[in-house]
Amino acid sequence: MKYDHIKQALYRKIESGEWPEHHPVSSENQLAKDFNVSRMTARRALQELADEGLVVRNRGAGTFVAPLKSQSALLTIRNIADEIRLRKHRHHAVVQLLEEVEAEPSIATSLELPQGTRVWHSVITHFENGHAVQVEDRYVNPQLVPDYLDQDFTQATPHEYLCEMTPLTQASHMIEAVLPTRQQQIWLSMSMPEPCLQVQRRTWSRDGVVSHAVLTHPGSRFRLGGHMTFTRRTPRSKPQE
Amino acid sequence: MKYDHIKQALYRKIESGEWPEHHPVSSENQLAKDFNVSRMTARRALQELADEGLVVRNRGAGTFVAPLKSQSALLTIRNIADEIRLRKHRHHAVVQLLEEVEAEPSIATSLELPQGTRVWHSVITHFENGHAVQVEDRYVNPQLVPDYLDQDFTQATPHEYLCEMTPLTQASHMIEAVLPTRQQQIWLSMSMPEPCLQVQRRTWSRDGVVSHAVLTHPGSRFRLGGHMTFTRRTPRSKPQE
DNA sequence: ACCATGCTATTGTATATACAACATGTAAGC
DNA sequence: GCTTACATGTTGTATATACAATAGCATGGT
Repeated sequence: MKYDHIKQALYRKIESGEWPEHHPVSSENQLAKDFNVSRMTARRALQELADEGLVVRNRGAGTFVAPLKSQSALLTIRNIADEIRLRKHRHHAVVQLLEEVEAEPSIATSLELPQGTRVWHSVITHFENGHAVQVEDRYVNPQLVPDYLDQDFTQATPHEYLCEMTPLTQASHMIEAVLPTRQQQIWLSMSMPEPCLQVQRRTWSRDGVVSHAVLTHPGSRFRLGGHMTFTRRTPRSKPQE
Repeated sequence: MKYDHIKQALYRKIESGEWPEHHPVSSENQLAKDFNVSRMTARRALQELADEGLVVRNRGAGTFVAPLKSQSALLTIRNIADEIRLRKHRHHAVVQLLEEVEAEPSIATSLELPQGTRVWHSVITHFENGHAVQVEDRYVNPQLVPDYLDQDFTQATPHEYLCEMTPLTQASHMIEAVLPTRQQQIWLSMSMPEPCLQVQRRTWSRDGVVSHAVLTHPGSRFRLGGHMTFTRRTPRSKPQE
């Protein structure tokens, strides 16, 4: 594969630091001559490096090593049941509440519904090998998911159900450390209050906000792991909008 | 742009759900005929959709709508100083400790150094508009960053300094909720113990582990925000390896 | 000094062609 | 029935060519 050969060569120059940020990269024609390939092949190598964010291309000007974007890392948030099964542990869930309630103002706002709308509400405790590791307190938009209350959430988690029912398009997360409320302590079978990692998640479908969930995990039994590779500051062209 | 026209058309089919997961996509030749373009142009449209993860291509078999990958989200972890400046707030830092110490066994292991090696150690409190929002307790590999102790970390944060000095290649993070130690409470000017969000970060350069940092944030004054878009289950070809 | 013009290098788009590598279904042979 | 061989369709790689769009520089006119 000739184009890959060129990519590797450029890769080495950039990763070794021999070519620092903004250093010009040989042009398509130059690479074609140097590696004895056609311009289209050289072009492909540069194009793929640009897609990967290692270089920035500029019509009329040339190709340059992309500036480092050091200050951001990506962390993966998984579905709790998946995470537990991934560890080859046993997962089971207990449905503490599954009801229709009048949305509090903050919840109504979060779901982008009028004040006082009645919404679905569920509270489910998730267990890993018999220990409570998450209480999932969730409010759901009844217009988008009418049959929510009829589900058996000991089988599939609400998140899995929502993924199936509506084409989820986006989600936002917020993580903080809190002390659990008395009620949360009960749901988590905690005898003493201990710091908890709390994830707030809002999910969207094309038609609006689907759900607002508060996931509370005892600090002693839950960690959020992540891994990151430093990337470069290329504006990845968004697929659409 | 003809190739973009084709992309848009396919995009609509997929996003609307008209073509569900695993549904076959017209072949390059078919698209070329349908849109009255050359195969190379049709190919580009399919290739870019594959790069974006919307379709999966299979030599000899065809192109298919990619399966949804619902259960993972990406969270962004930023440098604290950047985050504060992004909010247009005032950031300043106080160096509590900057010293050479003998690495404890766990630290030595984490830095992949022999037991008992002497390493650099710094403790810095970060303030946002005068309020302590993070205490950064960091151990640094002295072989990779010999001049660490001579820096003025009230100007540039250690993370920024390390990014400049060594080409950081990877990092791993772990997040948990904890109660701060008495010493951490002092560094954070906390009168009462309150739950803290603790991020443990290890950073690598090509030559090994550069640093191990424990970042502790008072739960009442810190949140980790993230945003996610649901993607599809395409194995993005890693740049190298 | 300043501005306009045009030249050149570079990347972007589009096409035509050839062959390689692979998957899958079909037909032939046993 | 089973396996093998082949034909066909598909994606992957590589090349040659043409023209468009842009950036940057140089030249020359005012």
